[in-house]
Amino acid sequence: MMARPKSNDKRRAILDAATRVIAAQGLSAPTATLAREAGISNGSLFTYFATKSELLNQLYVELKTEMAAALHGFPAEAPLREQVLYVWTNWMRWATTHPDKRRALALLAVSDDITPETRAVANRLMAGVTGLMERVRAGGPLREAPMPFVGAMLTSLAETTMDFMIHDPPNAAQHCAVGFETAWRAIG
Amino acid sequence: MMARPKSNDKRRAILDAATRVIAAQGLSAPTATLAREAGISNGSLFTYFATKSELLNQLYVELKTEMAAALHGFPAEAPLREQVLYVWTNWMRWATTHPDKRRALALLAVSDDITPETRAVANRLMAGVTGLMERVRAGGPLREAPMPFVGAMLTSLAETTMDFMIHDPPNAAQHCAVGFETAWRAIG
Amino acid sequence: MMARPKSNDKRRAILDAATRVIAAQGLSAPTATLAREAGISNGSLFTYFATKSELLNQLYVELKTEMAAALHGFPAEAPLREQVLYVWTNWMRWATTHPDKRRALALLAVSDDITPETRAVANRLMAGVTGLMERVRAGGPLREAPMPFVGAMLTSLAETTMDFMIHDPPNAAQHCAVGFETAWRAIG
Amino acid sequence: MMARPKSNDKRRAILDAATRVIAAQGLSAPTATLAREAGISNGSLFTYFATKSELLNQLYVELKTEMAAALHGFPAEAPLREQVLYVWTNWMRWATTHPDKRRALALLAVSDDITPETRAVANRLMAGVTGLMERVRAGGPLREAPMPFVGAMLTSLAETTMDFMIHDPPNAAQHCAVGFETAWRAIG
DNA sequence: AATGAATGAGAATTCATTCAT
DNA sequence: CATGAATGAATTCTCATTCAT
Repeated sequence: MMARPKSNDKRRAILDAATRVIAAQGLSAPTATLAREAGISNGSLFTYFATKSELLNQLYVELKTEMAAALHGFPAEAPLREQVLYVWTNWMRWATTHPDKRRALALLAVSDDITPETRAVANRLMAGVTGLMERVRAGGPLREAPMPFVGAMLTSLAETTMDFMIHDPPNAAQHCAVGFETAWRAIG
Repeated sequence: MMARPKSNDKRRAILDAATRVIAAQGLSAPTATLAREAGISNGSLFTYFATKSELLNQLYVELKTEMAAALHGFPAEAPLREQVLYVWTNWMRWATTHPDKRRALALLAVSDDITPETRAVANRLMAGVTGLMERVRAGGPLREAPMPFVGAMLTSLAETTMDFMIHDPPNAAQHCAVGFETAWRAIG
Repeated sequence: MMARPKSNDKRRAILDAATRVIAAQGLSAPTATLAREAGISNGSLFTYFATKSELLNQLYVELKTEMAAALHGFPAEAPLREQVLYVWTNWMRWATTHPDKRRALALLAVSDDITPETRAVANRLMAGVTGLMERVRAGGPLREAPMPFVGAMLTSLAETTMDFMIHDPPNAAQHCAVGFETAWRAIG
Repeated sequence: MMARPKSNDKRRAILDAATRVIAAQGLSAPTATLAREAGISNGSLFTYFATKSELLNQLYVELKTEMAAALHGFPAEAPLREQVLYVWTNWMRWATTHPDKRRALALLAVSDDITPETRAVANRLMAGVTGLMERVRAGGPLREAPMPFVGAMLTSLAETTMDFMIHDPPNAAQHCAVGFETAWRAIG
């Protein structure tokens, strides 16, 4: 009758468990482990996600959604640099506050299991930020470059900065600031 | 008394096959597939590499060695910018000329199978370039930042640029140039 | 909520199959053969026994338990010789009635897969008989010898007698009786 | 041209290595290990023994031959008890002096690889002792029992005694003596 | 729906034996 | 003959997915 089974709680539990387990063990973690960690039976997992691959795709979207949410709400009136700084800071905060989610997301991003459709959906989630980036690009040195290129360059600098913040917490604030300045020089 | 000496050709064949297969199917490609692709039997693979993990570690070093070789030979007298441009260009050329190697290397770089020892060895291969980067950093805006951070930022921009070059060959030259300018602004 | 409960029948089927197959082919019999013989799939065997080694250990305990059960119930009031004769006779009867179990048990007893813990458990099963042996020893020529030595000597005579009974059924009763007299002379 | 290849030294080296390795690792020790331990190449092993099974069979005969040699030379004039004691003592000495050989022999004795033909050959080696045993039997309580039965009973007591001597060296002499008295009571 | 046992197609290795050198 | 690489069948164990309860 219903495509979506009843308990959304369980769906969440599975996705949360998957985030934790994948962060710790990688994408090859057995579905049985995910189920156990979620407190359900291994069979039940497949009433919520038809295949492991589908679970991964949905998790990718969920995590990206959450991450995107953390970036939005930037002050549209402020100078561009302020806006980007706001996004950058929130991004870094989200990543360092949720290192498991960050790691799972990074693993998923390079997985062959993630379909092009899923990637398209995920990208759309960043639309708001993409709009901001668009404005940044238009007024900066990369105004001739294609938008995806600019976005990817920024993202790669952000990811790298996150890694340093996560692995070197004492200097996290420092890394965050330097990372931003670097990124701003690159594309701002 | 040498019987059939352990053929270097065969070792190469395995590593080459692994590069291809891993680029296409990922690190979880069965050893049997690697063997078949290398034109040897199942069991023979293990006379050349005791475990799959060892094969991956050696492949990582091989690929990194090759990549590093492609970057070196930059003109030590020229202005720093020239030197970096030289490295950048060669790097991009190597990556776009050998997309399989590039992809395999990228997958290996994030694999849990690669040991810290192997990573240390691989890093030492880049010593020459690291020296150049050191000089760049010292004279640029990142002079206060730790060297690994600067290296990682540059690398991430390079990787991103490569991806665009590989997936959009018509504009490869363009991407290459824009990527370099962006990187130079960021850290030069 | 019990789904398919882990069937005790199936566990038994595996152990029985293992007994038969091991008696016929030795301890190196493939797990796949045990599974086939038990009428289950390859993989199912491992839901009942995590490893082949664990299966062997449990089988050892099962067989020893059964054997020990066959020995007990000797008449505590009767003269020692009567009691021992009772044990001896039951022992021989069990062995000749279940030659597969006997052979499997003999193979397991000398296997490196059987852990010290398992051996300890198995020995405890013979406690009642050991008590009897203790009384026999105390009143006989071996009263100065350590108990394990006496037990081992008796066991070895019993094992030998069994072999003859099994391989020469027509004279089994004869072997049984002569074996007992010999053993009683040795330690009674 | 020649059934037997040249170097008897190598044959010996292989058999000696096999004794050591099998004592330590069991009969499933790889032929490659035996070869390495013997200081030859794995391929060479098969010019001396066509199959692993043949190697095991020959080793069994060799060890049994050596053991039999250690038992012989008993004083034919002395009283039977003296003669048996002589045999028993030499047997124990050989076993405790060469625990590897003893263990390898014990493992081989229960192996399925040993053919009936080999067993027949091995038994013939004990002919001298068997003759002595025959005389013992004829004058003792087992005069009605078949000779193989008597021999097996004695052997089992001897094996058990050896085990205790080997695993409890401080009391080896004690075990040896008690074992003999027990055996003599049983069959003398 | 939920459960967890059942399934069976792999996966990485191992190893006796063969064969090119 | 010696060598040791080559072979490929065999082995234990894993895991996504299905299905009986």
